Amino acid sequence: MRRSQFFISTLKEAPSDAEIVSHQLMLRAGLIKRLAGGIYTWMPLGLRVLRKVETIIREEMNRSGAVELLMPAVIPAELWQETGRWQAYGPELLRLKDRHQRDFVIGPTHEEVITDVVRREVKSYRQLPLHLYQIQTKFRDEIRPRFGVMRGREFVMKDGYSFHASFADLEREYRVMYDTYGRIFSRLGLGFRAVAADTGAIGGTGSHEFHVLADSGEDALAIGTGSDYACNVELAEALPPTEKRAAAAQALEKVATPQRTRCEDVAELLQLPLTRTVKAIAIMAGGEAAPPSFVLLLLRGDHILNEIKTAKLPGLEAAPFRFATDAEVEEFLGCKPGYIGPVGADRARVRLIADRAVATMSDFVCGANEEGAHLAGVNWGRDLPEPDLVADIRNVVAGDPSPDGKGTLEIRRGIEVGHIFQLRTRYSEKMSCSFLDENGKSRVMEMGCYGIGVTRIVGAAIEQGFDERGIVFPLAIAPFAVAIAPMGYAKNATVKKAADALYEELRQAGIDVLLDDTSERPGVMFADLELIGIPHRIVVGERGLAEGKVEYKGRRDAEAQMVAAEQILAFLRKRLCED
RNA sequence: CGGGGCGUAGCGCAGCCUGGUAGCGCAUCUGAUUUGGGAUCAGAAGGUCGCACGUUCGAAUCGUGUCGCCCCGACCA
Repeated sequence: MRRSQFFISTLKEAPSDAEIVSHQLMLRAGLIKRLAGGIYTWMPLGLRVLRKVETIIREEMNRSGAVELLMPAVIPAELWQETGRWQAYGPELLRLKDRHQRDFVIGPTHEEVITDVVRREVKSYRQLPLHLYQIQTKFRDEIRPRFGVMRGREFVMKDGYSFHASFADLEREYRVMYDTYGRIFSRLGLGFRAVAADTGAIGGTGSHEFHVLADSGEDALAIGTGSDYACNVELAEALPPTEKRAAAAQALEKVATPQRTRCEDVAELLQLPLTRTVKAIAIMAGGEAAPPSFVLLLLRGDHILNEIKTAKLPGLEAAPFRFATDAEVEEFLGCKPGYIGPVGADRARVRLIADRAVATMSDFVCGANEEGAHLAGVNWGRDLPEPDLVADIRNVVAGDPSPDGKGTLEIRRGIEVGHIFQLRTRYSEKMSCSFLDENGKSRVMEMGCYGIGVTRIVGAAIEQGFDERGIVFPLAIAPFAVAIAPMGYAKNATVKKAADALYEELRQAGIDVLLDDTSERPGVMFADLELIGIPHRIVVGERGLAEGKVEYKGRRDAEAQMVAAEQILAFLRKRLCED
């Protein structure tokens, strides 16, 4: 591609509303342009990157035996009503009416459509298994779109759905996809981890997320140092402490703590480590239907509540809980928030759930249920009855023992770029997607689904590859593999001839090359080529040509090197293979 | 959904407090000189100051409303 015939528009300064580096660089490099919140145009340069990502995904999906199709983005509401998701999905689902006032949705995901396709087309076990996928634009009306293409409302997704005659066959395909995803992200040149996303009934194999590791990631991951254990912090188990509860050594004592409502403040006042304090979080369980019950959750002062694990506890799993209002706290504990605690609570009305760590604490500090006061030297059994339930309700922290018993955990941040999931019969049952087995008996199909955030991958790749000059793309997804930067293209006939000849030579060799024939000043040219992240650069100048040489510089190299002009193709081929 | 902030040229910003002909840098266009790391000089084009209503002789500036965008919070006991 000749730059004069292409379209590249770069910026020196990033728009001020771009927060993270990938968003800033994508705007500066002119990969995307914002049209509305979370909605972007992919400019020609960005589209080249996106297409390369798609191509790798497509090649590996096809290689795994999946078959591509393309479903509509606009879906009749009936299908969504059939599975109940018309009601359940909430405001993220963009709904619209056609001219006949019929309801439609813009598809945020396509389980309903694919299941409808398959139930009409597939009747026999002989047609199974079947794995269909598409690469398509989705729309989710996110509460808060941000970070450019990382959390856009409109985005491109690869979504695949597999159909099976048995659970065992679903498990087989799931493993195939697990490996396929690993190959895809490796080929894309990304540093990633597959993490368990569900430890539920299916025994820990039911769902995996694929995360690109980056400090700006929105998800916290618990990663084992002594094994390949990896789990989303949302689900990672905090093991019970190994040490037993120590015997009470201190007397119960009320201490004045005016204006000290947070554990940090109380610990500071009493000159105690935060780990000796207990915080109480008041929630209302049972949802809005029945009269909700009051529950006090107890956590060590330095720990953080894990709402996902908490919501699965006995008595809380039926309906979503919510945090209690100030008035409810006063009603049940007779005290303002900030000084509440478990001691003296009316246990007929207040259910106590203690984190495993709290259950083994002794001589701890907690709110006194009296404004401006806390209790110190508190001990289970002596000062208050044992908790109604001891459970794992906190987020794991770095240094916690790994749940698999090997080593400890570290916390890394990740960007979720892929998710594989065993749907089982969740959709096939509701939509009567069935087949006749070998015995002529009708059975419901087992389903799996497999997603990759195609547009998000571009942002994630930049989060992993950038420096002070701009983007450092992996070769596999760079908009161009090689750039030729002639010095004085318009003025110097020798340079022009050499640059044109080299351009043709590389093109003939099948190398994806950009010739910067704009005659910009060298500094401008170099700055642009570095900003947009082209991995390899060749400078053709009069000085080098006089010695029969051109200059080569890799995007990550500190120094350029001179290469004989007649050897540059072989030299580049070698470089391109190394990447 | 709650809190905060911001809307002035393609991008980054000043002007607003104290109302009086809309500015700066980058980018763009013309010409000249430059040409191996974001050139220099001279000239030019580009904005109904988000939108609406109000106050006023007069509004980018003051008031009310509205729309959009961004950030933070939703872990608070």
